[in-house]
Amino acid sequence: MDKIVGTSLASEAFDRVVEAIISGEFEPGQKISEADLARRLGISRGPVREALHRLEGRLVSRVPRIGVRVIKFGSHELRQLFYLREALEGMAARLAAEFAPDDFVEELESLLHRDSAEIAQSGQSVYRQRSADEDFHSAIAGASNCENIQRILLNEVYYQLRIHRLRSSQKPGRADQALKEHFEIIAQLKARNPAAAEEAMRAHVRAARESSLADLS
Amino acid sequence: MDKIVGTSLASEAFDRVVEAIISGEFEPGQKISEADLARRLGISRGPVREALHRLEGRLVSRVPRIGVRVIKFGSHELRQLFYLREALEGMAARLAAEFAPDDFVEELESLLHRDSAEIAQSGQSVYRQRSADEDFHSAIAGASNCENIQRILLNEVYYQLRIHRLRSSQKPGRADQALKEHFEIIAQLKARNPAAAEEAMRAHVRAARESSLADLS
DNA sequence: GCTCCGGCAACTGTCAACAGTTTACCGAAA
DNA sequence: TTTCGGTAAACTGTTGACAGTTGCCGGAGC
Repeated sequence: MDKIVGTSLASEAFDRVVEAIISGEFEPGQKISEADLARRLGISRGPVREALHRLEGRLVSRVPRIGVRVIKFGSHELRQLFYLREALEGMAARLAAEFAPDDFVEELESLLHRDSAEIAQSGQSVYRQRSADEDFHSAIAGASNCENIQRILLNEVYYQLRIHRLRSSQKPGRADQALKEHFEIIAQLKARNPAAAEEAMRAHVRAARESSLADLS
Repeated sequence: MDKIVGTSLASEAFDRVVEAIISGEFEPGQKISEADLARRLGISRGPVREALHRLEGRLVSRVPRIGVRVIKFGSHELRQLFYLREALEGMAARLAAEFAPDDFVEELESLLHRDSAEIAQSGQSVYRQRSADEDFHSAIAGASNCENIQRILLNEVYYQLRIHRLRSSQKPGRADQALKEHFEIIAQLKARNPAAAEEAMRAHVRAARESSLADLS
């Protein structure tokens, strides 16, 4: 049985602020006041302060004696984020190909086939980011069995990525291509070829980078 | 001119705790009490609490309602840390080969030559970790011009690495080999060959990993 | 002798208040 | 009209106190 864990006001505040930033309620560059946020959430400044500290370097930047601001997310930051993704997800794919149990890989493949069918029949060309694409990458991060990499991807990279995704539309046709690349990654995972799996993932991230940067400009 | 920045009690407490953990004053697995630490530092619990939160996932692990413990660092954690290093430092080397200015690379090379001479004449075989090896890797992280990667390496990876280094001696002969590998990396940086620079760095990290794991057991 | 339960001490999570600094506004002088 | 200076409000950094929970220790019961 799973223990009920860690529901503190600070965690609650953390989740609420993340949601507010990702959803766009807090705009990039906007200053967040501890006191104001505490009043709005109906709690004291202590937990709010803690939540904002946990977001430092992830979704907000902090200047001593001034306060915290929602990070701005231009092409420069986006490019750096994709470099980080390429390195981490590439390694995650390599480790997954090497160590992930067979049933994990098979489940991932069936999940991908289901998404594929769903996209084909609904005719939507955007490969719903929230569920499909992100789940795929999260699953591989989990399959890497490397807590460090998993933590950074889930708690830092994907948060920042969602800020960008909310604010930019995807190039038509990218969805189909992304799906193909996902299948290529799966193929290399099944083949238990670590080097090829890593390279497939890195190529996929690079393609996504170029597509995103093109969308931005 | 650089502004005098961020001397808060929390930052001070953060540095002190990091030093205490890295130096071995706080042993792995040991519980750290907020109140006790605050008393010892002569400050209130607020800044201490903030400092411990910033260390979460880096040098301490935290359990709700229980407290924080210094992370334990076995072969499993060490292996994962080196996977992360391989991914991040490999990418950092790639970016450095691609974008770092020429004088930066040249300065790095002269620094390496100086270290080399120093080691040769002093006859010490351990390549003083604190200054030489770490500086080299930090410099490449800086040369990557990628704030994300730089931040993770400096604030997370190298901290954890120092915990391990303090507690294990280095295999004899590893120092010379490491120095050779460093020169190989520099050579690829000068040649402006991103792929080769990345691979050289990754090979270097892999070699360090095997050496460290051998030392541990 | 071993197990289980109750009370106590210590600790974490949270709150409200204080002190020093930054920011914004407003009026006066050039 | 613009710029400079001063004052006041707001905010961050810090502190001490309070409440609920956890873990430990000793004693009672089997």
